Amino acid sequence: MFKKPECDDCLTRTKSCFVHLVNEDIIELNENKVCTLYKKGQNIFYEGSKPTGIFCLNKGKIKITKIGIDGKEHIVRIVMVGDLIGVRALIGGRNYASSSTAIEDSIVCYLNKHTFLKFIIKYPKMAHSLMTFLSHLLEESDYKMGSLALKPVRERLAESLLYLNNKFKPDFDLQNQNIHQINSLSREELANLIGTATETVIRLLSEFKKDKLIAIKGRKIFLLDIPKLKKVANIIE
Amino acid sequence: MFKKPECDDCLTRTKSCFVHLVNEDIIELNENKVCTLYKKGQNIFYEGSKPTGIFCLNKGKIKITKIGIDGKEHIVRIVMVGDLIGVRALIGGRNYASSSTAIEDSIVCYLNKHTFLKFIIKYPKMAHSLMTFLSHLLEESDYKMGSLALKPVRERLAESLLYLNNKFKPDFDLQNQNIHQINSLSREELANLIGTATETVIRLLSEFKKDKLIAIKGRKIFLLDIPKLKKVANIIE
DNA sequence: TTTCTTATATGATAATTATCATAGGTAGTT
DNA sequence: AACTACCTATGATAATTATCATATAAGAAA
Repeated sequence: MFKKPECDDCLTRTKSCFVHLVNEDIIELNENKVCTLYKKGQNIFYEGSKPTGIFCLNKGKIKITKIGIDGKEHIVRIVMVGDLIGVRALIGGRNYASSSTAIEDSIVCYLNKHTFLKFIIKYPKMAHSLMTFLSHLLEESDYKMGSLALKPVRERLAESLLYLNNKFKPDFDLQNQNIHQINSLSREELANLIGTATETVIRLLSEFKKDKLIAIKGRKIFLLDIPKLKKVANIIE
Repeated sequence: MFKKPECDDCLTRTKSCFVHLVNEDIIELNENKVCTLYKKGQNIFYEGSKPTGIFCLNKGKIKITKIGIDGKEHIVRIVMVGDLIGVRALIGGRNYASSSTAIEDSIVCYLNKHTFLKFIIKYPKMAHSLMTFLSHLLEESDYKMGSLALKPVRERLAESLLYLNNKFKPDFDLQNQNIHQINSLSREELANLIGTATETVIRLLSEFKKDKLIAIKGRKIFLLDIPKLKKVANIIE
């Protein structure tokens, strides 16, 4: 079991579009939401199904995936604490175009469509937050698309390590540690994230290790030389 | 020269988020907009620059592109008549992440940020339209990303031909023609759209031609067998 | 039309990446 | 602890795709 999060003192809420709610609406949000603990590997929703509300990630990590004809998986994005899941489908009035799966034990809060839309209409600022949120998702998707189209696997892998490190940083900063570690994704998932084969990822990681860019301990990957990784990733700043 | 389009009877406007405007606001829109004719190949804005307003495509076709380190171009999407351009950057408060270039002679209307944001605040429905618009862009980007990650070039090419044919259909339907023709993109642009080399596209098109899937007349590509193309593209419906 | 430039086409070859096979580790379970 | 299942690792090989070279054709301009 797990402790159901309370909206009024939820840090996650204050980072999301629900930050604009006040007083009784926070209470309504809290009363209407349904929180669920998804164990690692469990699905939140499936590609092709119809959204009935939206999800907010309170704890853990979620992968958003598409499945190809031959059953191969592509990870569209990784969802971090505070992000909403399923906005695009609900707002766009479409079925889910991808599935979502917990890659760590995760607490996910669900809010029904009716209440969500009511809040959007009542709070214009919430609509603006959602536009901004969608804009950022689009920017990330277009960036990733560009990498897939323009960069070879080696560069994409270095890029994804840096990207994940940035995403996961808050986890470590909370513990006041200065480590750069990636451990939530298997090699296969890393491959599915950058659109290549598992063996190719493993091989390239071995090379990165030989070149002292990273260290490997089991499934854990430690980033040792971030500047050099950026060079390998062909990232200019 | 060209005739400046008038907003009040503009079909393009009624397909966009500006459909919600009424009376004096339509007049204000009309008076504030600046329309420009971009000849084929001319740029509307550049990756990295700061948006000062939004653009609406009244006539023609625009490509949205990113440039890789080595100068290679990737076409993120093709913009059709009635679509807004630059929404993501303006709403997200970011610089342009991609450039835009006319691939046909195009008339583009520009509206300054101030007036645009004023309208969004005045018309909540316009905000909702924009959310829906962003949602659709995101769905398309995620779909394209999935194709790049999961599908080999051959499938992506067949897919893009079908995609472009659907996009360009209205052009022909207006003339009551039942032809399926793609002629606005060069082979190089087709390659940049699907993330491969120009020669690879040319080779695969030759194969498609040999297999009677398409016919080729100069730069023009005619789709002869759409069902078979769908099979090649691995599209299920 | 003729010329000039650019795009398309095709072959040869190299580089990248995927697939198949198999061995060795790791972590979870009884 | 020992068993089991799965994940990581590495080699060998095949398939895909890119690059370079060059010929031909198409379209733009004089």
